[in-house]
Amino acid sequence: MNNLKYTVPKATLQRFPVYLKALRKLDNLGVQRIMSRELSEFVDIEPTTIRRDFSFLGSLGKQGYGYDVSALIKVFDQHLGGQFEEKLIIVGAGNLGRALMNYNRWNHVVGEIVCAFDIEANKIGSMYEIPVYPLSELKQHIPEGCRIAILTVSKDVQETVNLLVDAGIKGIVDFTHEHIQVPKGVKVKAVDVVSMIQELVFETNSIS
Amino acid sequence: MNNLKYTVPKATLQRFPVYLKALRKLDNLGVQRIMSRELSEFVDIEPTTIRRDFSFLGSLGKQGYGYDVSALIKVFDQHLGGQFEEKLIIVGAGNLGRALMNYNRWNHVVGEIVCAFDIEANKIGSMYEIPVYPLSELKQHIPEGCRIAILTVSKDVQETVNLLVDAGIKGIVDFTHEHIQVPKGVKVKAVDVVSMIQELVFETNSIS
DNA sequence: TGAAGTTTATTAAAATATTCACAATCTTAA
DNA sequence: TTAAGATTGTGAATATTTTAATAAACTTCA
Repeated sequence: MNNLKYTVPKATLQRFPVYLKALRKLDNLGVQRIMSRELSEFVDIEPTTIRRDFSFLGSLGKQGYGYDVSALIKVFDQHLGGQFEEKLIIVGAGNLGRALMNYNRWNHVVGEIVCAFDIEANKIGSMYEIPVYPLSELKQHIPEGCRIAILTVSKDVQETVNLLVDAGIKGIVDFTHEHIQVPKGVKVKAVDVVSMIQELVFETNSIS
Repeated sequence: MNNLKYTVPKATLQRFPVYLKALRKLDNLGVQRIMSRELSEFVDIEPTTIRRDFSFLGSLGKQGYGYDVSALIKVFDQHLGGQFEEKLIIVGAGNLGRALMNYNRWNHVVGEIVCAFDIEANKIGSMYEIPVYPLSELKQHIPEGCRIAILTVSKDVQETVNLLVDAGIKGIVDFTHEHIQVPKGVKVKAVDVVSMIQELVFETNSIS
């Protein structure tokens, strides 16, 4: 696996999860085959863009027929890490961290949340069956092979990031409000509701 | 305001919130002026890209000097809707919805969360000083001029979206796990942790 | 079985986005 | 006040991404 013919464009990479999500929904609805034109209306991406995107993962469709939904899902799962069973950690066991622990769709999608960390002593313990350790014991408790952390702390953000990078984390899903810096080789995906609203406001304004 | 010289490229639009966030941090650190080269290291975007991006909002810098941080922040605030005092609503008062209500950075950044809605009767009431109404009373209680909704429901997702669109919502920050469909003219920003992790996994794999 | 009708995969063209390179213009320090 | 030094803003060049166009190949129904 992971022997992609050529490098996949960044733009395409960002659309893969959108496709996967849509395909899962279609699968649930009982749809067994789909054509790029149909899928296009569903995800609001041009059919030709969809076909090109898919082509980076191989020749997944059949002429005159379309794509087999469940086969597509399998391929995407494979390439998007579905089989990797990523070991994830949550850093910050506040409101948001707890809400995320309570998400029940983690397993068998990308992996599982193994444990969480927090500075504040009164949050240490176990929540929703996920153990919460003191941040000071990060290196002791971080799961073997753990590469991705979900960051929901609200204080000492950059310091915490440094600790994570030090512990070998390669990807951070960043829920903080602050701007964080990481060395080359570490990826950050910022989840900032405020920023998203700003984008929405700006786009809405630009249109009218 | 909002009389931009030309249309701002989509790619640039997505970077604006990144700049604003970084500039706020710099401002807090007491930095009063900054050059594109310095800012570049901070946000990991090429200096020339930064300058071009800024140029869409006007001639904000001075040759041989750089940019005035607080002046920049003002301009961005203006264009990113900081002055609009958006009226926001949260739809879905579950774990995540509550966590978002508890965020304390809303005010004077893009606007305020005026109220929330939920289907389940036992969640109706008031949380963190934000009133929660039954979804059936959406049209009664939706604030005047409200354009943006934050969606955190876990059931009947598409049905809820339809209600929102019907009520005049133009932008949705989507925290659900499902794929949603909206008519042209309505924008969706999906916040999907699972998708983000998938992107991270994929990127990390692509590199090695 | 074969011909008509579809739809993919892909080459080529168009549109977007990024980066280069440098003139214009500001700062700063003597 | 002026000259040296620095950095912006922007045409031009490059790179990337999207879209158009179509040949190849599959399905389906008579």
